[in-house]
Amino acid sequence: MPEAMQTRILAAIRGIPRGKVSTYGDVARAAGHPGAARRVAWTLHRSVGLPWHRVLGAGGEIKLRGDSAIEQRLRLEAEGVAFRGRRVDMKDHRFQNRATRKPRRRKK
DNA sequence: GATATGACGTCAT
DNA sequence: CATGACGCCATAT
Repeated sequence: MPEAMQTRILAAIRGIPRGKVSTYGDVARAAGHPGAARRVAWTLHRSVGLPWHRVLGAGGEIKLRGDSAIEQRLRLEAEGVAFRGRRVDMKDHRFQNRATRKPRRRKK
């Protein structure tokens, strides 16, 4: 049911705290839909009133073009997010919780 | 139902 | 690091 999916994706996006960032893929996983990164991007484009600037592509790279990309970067820097070249320093600003954590297989 | 599109991701080269 | 191919999801026509 796409409805619930949409709701959970929105919730995941709204859950990103100020000064932190996430990625399309992580948001999708947090919503319980790994692989639906594209769906997340679509949602962000459609819906309004969301912290869209806190969502980046894998590796902390801005996937927008032109002015939008500039604006996103400025907004993030205004929140204290540090950039390393054209990417965000995910090591310090990546918002992750149990759900977004990548399942590492322990021992063998 | 087939095809195209989008603020994607991962892997191979 | 740059490209290309393929996979993935939901919509739009």
